[in-house]
Amino acid sequence: MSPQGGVLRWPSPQDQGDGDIQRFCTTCAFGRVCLTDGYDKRALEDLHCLVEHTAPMHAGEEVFRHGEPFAAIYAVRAGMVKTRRIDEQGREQILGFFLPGELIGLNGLYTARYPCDAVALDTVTLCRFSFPQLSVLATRLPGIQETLFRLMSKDIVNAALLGGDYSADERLAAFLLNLSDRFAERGYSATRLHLMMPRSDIANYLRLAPETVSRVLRRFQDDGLIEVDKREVHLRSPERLKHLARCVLQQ
Amino acid sequence: MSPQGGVLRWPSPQDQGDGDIQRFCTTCAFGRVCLTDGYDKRALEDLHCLVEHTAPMHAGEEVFRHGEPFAAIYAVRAGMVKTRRIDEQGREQILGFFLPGELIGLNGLYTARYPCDAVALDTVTLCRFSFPQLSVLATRLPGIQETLFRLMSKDIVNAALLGGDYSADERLAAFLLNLSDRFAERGYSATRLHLMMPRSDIANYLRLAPETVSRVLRRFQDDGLIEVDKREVHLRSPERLKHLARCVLQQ
DNA sequence: CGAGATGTTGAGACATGTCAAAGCCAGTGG
DNA sequence: CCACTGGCTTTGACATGTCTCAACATCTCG
Repeated sequence: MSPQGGVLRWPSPQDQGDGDIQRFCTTCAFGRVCLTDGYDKRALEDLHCLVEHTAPMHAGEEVFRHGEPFAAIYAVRAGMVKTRRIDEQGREQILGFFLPGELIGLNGLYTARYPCDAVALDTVTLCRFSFPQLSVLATRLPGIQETLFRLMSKDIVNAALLGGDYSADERLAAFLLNLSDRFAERGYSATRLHLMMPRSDIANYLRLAPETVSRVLRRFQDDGLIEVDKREVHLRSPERLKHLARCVLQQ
Repeated sequence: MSPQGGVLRWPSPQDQGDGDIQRFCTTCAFGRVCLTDGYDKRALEDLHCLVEHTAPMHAGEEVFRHGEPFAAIYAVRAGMVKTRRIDEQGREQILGFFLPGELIGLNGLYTARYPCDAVALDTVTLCRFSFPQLSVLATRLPGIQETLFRLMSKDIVNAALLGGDYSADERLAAFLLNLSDRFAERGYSATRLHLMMPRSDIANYLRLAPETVSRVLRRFQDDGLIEVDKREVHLRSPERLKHLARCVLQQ
């Protein structure tokens, strides 16, 4: 999973050729499609042509909005994105946070409209994949089809996890460990996390009150599990956190 | 959506040719693939050959178990199936109930193992689709690929709904209306529901205590929203139920 | 009829939410 | 540099929805 030189990667018209982009593609959800040999070269080129790099978006800007026709899925290249649903009474419900390499928008397929908003949490750049083109390509390139199937399957499993009925402690421990794993996969520290989002977003995502998140973090700190400074969290005892979260994480 | 004579349907070695099977295929999640013209006839025949009808299973028997290698997805033909996860502490978490025509097992793709058990709630028969064969076929028959994409996308959206933080009233109202819709699609009454599952399963699915389900049903009855007799529920005021559930159902 | 599920009801406990106030920090403008 | 503003976070006191526990009612089926 670590960045390696010399492997195949996604070129694109805007590609500056710097190492940063190369590292991105090796950790992207689609990366393995490109990095695997043995596929039809022409189809692969088609995939590369199909990707559009978007201009940077700033915190608060929307990648897509609830109700818009579903036209494309996006891979985060840099920054962090949250997806949210606003219900009838105007209450926000956060569905997920997405790191570089992760894919958003697949849930729009079912109704052919996006069922949620996607909002940049800081400065964000994206790869845009036109879905009609991508699905045509998927019929020619089995690796893409399989990747899409697997990613959607993963989303189903993830969504079910949050649906379980767990205590505030279990939820928060699982949240921290999940972020830790995902940061680690991307080459960041697994024990020193920077939470980009406000407490209120974490709380909302976990279906808790912001005050509860604050209190649980404090208790975790008092118990020596973590150290919190503003939005920096240091996991002092991942093992004990794992034990707390074992039911949620299912292992 | 109503059963019609004379349309294409899925034949199979075990097919007895009675009207029941014909009705099934028109409401099956995959039905539209077969009922639509214009596809490659050979591929269509392949799809038909790929389906296996399973022998009837009895209440409590397992279609697949958590941890088993993912090999196939199943469409329910008759009866009702529940899927559940057992966590580290042995607590059951019900993920869904599945009616005839609905598909189970797609969530096994991600890890190549089923992440949950599927259990028959009464006498159940199924169509089994070998997934490796199906995905090969999907590259040849775009309709199948699209259907699979859409079904998985639907599962993501559904899973997210239950994840929201809603009151017991909202959850139960949404549950009843959801069942009502799904029964209606299958030609059953939309207002007189037969709940196949015990209260404890409903409660577990909605992340409530069985006692809470019991109490809310009683209150709904006292308020004239429904009439409950054992596992028979008569929706007396679907409108008021919809109003209660509007946030969950997002419309 | 009796035994074991399943379902209902009540009383009390508890986790989490709500409300209100105060602290903290970053940025702005004087 | 300071005071001010506004967002975010923390903390405390209190309210409440849902759970837990226990008893009882009901149904199913041998």
